[in-house]
Amino acid sequence: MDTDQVSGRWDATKGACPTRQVLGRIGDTWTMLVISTLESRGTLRSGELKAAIEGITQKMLTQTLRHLERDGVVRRDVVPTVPVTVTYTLTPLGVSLSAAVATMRTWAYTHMDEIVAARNEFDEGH
Amino acid sequence: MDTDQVSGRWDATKGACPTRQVLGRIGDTWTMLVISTLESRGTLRSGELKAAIEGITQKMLTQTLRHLERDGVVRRDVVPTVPVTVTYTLTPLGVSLSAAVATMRTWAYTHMDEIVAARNEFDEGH
DNA sequence: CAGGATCCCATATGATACTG
DNA sequence: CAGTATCATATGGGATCCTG
Repeated sequence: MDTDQVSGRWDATKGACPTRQVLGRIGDTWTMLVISTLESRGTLRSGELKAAIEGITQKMLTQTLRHLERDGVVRRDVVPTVPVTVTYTLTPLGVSLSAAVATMRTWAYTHMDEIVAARNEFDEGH
Repeated sequence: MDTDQVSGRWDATKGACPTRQVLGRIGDTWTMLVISTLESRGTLRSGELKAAIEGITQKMLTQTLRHLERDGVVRRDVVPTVPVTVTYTLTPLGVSLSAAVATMRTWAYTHMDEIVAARNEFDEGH
């Protein structure tokens, strides 16, 4: 089995199927939110992103942005003002990804009612 | 802020925006894999699912299936044979979701190369 | 202001053994 | 075979303080 030798935990970003690596990243709690925010509001500064994404902490925001930057989904620009200004922008790759994410969001909106209904029914019977 | 009072941890399945609830569920490590498997192979028994999804444990499979069943994405059928036979099938809601998931998978396949290239470049410079 | 460094806990998840 | 219960552990993520 493809488990991490040290932790014994299965790493969703590994595995033979390359798709999993990407899906694992997308599955991160904040990734979709950051991408969606940058998609709808364009280039943003770190502070603006933090304010726009309810509940995200500085740590998680930075971490998520680093991942996305590494994957070539987000571009980080530093303007040497005082204090320094840092902005984040979706790359072309990021834009194409945001389209896929939008599909998921749309699906979610469209079917929320059905899901809520199903949950209520399920919770009743059990 | 919308944090869990006890754990202090932010719950991605809560929050005002209903979309997050769904995205949070989709973001689970195994959810997409289970949905994709059921989509491509049709109705399956528990054991078949476990064999098809490399790396999943009995526990995680059951847990994921329960979530999906609750959300009305998967239907669980029990045939009272001895020993009991349990099968899982995507509901119409699940089928529509699998389409959205397929979009993500397609995107992942299409852009894997770019992502890998971006990672290599990023890792070099830093 | 951007973000790095710490400390710390709850939870996610693996492993294993058990029940009907 | 399907599923549950239990134990152990690493990781995710919050809260804070610190620096250029």
